[in-house]
Amino acid sequence: MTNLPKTYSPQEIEGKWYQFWQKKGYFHAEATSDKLPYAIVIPPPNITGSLHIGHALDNTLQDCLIRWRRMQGYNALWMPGTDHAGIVTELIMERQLAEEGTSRTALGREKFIERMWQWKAESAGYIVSQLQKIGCSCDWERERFTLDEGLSKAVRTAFVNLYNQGLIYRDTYMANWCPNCNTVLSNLEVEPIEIDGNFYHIHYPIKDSDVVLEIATTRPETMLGDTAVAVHPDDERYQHLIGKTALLPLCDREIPIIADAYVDREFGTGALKVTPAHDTNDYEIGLRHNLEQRIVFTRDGYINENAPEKYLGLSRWDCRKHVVEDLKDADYLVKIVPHRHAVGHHDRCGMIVEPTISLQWFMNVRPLAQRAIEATQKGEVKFIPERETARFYHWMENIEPWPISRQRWWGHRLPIWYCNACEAVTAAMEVPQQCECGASDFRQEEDVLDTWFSSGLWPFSTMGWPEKTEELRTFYPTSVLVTGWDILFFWVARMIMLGLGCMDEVPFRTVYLHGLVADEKGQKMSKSKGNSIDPLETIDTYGTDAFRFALTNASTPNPYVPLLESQIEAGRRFANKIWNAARFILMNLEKYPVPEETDAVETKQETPEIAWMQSRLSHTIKTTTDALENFRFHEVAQTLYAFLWHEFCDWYLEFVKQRIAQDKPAALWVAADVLEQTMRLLHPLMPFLTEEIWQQLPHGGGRREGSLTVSSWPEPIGENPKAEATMTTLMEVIDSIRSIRGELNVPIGASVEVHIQSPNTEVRERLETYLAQYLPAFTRLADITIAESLPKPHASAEAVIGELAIYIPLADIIDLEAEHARLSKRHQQAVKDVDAAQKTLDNPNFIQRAPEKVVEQKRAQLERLLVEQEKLARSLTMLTESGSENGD
RNA sequence: GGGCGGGUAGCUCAGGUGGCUAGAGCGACAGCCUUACAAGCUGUAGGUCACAGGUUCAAGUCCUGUCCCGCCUACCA
Repeated sequence: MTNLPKTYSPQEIEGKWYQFWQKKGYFHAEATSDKLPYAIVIPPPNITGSLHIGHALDNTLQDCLIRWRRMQGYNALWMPGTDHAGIVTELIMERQLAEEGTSRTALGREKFIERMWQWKAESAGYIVSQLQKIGCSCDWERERFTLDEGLSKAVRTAFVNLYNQGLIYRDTYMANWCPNCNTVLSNLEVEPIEIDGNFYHIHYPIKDSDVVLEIATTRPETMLGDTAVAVHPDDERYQHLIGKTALLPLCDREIPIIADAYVDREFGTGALKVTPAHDTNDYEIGLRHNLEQRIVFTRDGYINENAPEKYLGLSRWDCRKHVVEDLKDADYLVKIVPHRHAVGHHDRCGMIVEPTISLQWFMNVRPLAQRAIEATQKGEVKFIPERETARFYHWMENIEPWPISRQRWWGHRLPIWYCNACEAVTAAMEVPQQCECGASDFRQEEDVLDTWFSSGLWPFSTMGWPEKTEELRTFYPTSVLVTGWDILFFWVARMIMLGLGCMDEVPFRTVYLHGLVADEKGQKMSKSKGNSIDPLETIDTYGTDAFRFALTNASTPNPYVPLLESQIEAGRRFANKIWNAARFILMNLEKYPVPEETDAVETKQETPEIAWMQSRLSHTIKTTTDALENFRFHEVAQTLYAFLWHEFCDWYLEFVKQRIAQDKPAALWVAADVLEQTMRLLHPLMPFLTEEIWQQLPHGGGRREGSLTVSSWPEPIGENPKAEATMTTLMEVIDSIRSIRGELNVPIGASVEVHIQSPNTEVRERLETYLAQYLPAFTRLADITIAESLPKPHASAEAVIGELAIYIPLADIIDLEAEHARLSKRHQQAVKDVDAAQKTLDNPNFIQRAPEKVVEQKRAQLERLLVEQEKLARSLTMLTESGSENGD
């Protein structure tokens, strides 16, 4: 006796199956296999902690693709690993250290790195176990880490190659600087945030005159570093001042008034204070006019000795207060106007960045960006959704040099060596033996690389590059990259560029950029906002499969995909529904085992419900496969949900009950077969539940393979329109009878008689053959009469389906008023529909111009509607008459 | 300033190249513990598809404009 519990309990089976799959090695892909390769590299999660909702979505979708392709017979590789994640990880460690009462600097570089590795050893395993918990079928034997030996070698190789090509260089340049993290940042790491600030209008006196020039600034403290005032060359207001000298308030310095077309005459006062050392645009102006770059901030954001002594050591904000006070006191301050504007913040620590001039390593990405654009135009890479292509082009076309050095410790140290004797620079894999100057004493560059440099190599560094490995030959370029659109520039673009630069080939053929998980208000879920769903809690409550189903079901093509608790709940109910359907089938198979050595499909009799079910399954296989091919995960989930619940459970299993009652088990065997195939279709979305059920189901004469994971993807056997038409009629009749019973409140226990009239012989035959067999399961009936024409029995309820009419005599229980209301509602609808169809057909242009097929459909529709309308009208009249009779 | 996405049922969303009577889940209402499932079953209600024009035989779908919402991007100090 099958002893399955009534309720599905995910906790009891999930761990079991994951271990089973792992032990059997199903997730491992051999580079030497002669199957067609299909490869995905995981976006390596940071080692910083726990799996968040974004990972859950991203990895569920990847797992769906990998499992599906594996079942299709591909040599499917999902390459896993983790990212050292540079600055973020350091920041978290620094917080830990602070709690311990120490600090990064107190520890020193070596000790700090040691601590980081210790921590990595613990936390990387944690994130991996979480990926396993959501069912990821990664090839764990191949797990990589961006800082491990092989990948570090790849990083050094890439760096040296690019250096030798002249694409990596050192330069003194203005770049974003984080005073908190003490490092330079790329533009991407700076997040502009709108804040409420002020416009400070300040008078700059003109030397040797009574005239003052009014400038406006949002950052008055930077005036300590001003080395000019700029106006537009054609600005008539200021023509007479160009070439004159202004006296910089508070500083006792003289600065020139210059003309530069950059200045916007309309904005502010049309006069711009120029601080070449602390503003990106001013820096450019400074270069054009050969202005002094006067640095007045220290690297950690305090006033230095280049400013008047009284401000020395103040923070940027304190200095602003003092400067404004002093300007006011000295009568230079004209006014303060509130002004909302965007200020750059470091995306990792939140500190306001300070544009700063420093000596940094840069990568000239333009040539590679150009190649990336061309490769994309040639179709070597495809973006899905397509709209992302435009974003990609726009970014690539306007790309700027990438500052790749970071003044941090956790990461790949640049393979740059300085000769201690002559300061000559060498890029090399190892310490050079000897310098050209004859010395042999070198020191390595202290800086580490931007963490995205190593992630940019991920698709080939994980496969053993720079060695010419079998993996690279087989799996590169990979098939598809799956990630959120928010890291298109950070990561995807760089992988494409570096792939072209190092491998001379794009790293993947397709980029699928999914939406970001949002809450019910459309706000992106994030820990900092506190609106996030915790994947692990969710899994504990609802089960992994329910969660995965909800994620795929929510995954529409939109940039933000709201995930509601109720959707996860729906996933759980779905899992439970499937569980119980399986339970029903398994319980009945005990009484009616599938005959040994025989294919269940072959033992079937061609009853309409079996033919219908197989037709619907075929359709479902086709739709599901098509949706997966096009990354329409939402459609996959919807299709399987609707099929399994509303066609398989609601209808087919009810037919099966009837057949069992008739001692005809073929329909049951087909149910087992259909469920088996559907478990295969659903496996990519809900791997655990489907495996559990699949293992228990008979597999058509012992065709069982070791696991659903490595079974085959179902093939459609073709649809059967005739069977579908037959069943549609039957189901419509059943629906109508149920509807009448429901709306007229016919008591549950009351058996009713049904009279059906139809002029169509074929329809009558179908109904006569099958209706009696099916109906009892769906609605309680005493007797059925089917005839070509029938008088409507007295005091009966009626339903009309085209030319077919259903009468249910309800003499004792009918509520004539209710029936009248019911019929007139349907009549009104029919009139409306007839009018609309009539109007279309009355239009001669429609007949002339619309395709034949559409016109035919419309005619048929109208005909059917007219019959319905007439019948309903007649019945209404009769009802009114009999009503008055009854009223006697 | 430019660009992109969105506005469809009370809520969250589907509606590839225009063509049956615009769908789902959740929620609501009514009735059912029907022997797989009350995490269930049956029935019902609920939409001028943001607004205004246009193209078309035909528009939720295509075009133009307007209004909201969100995002990306830009050197407006």
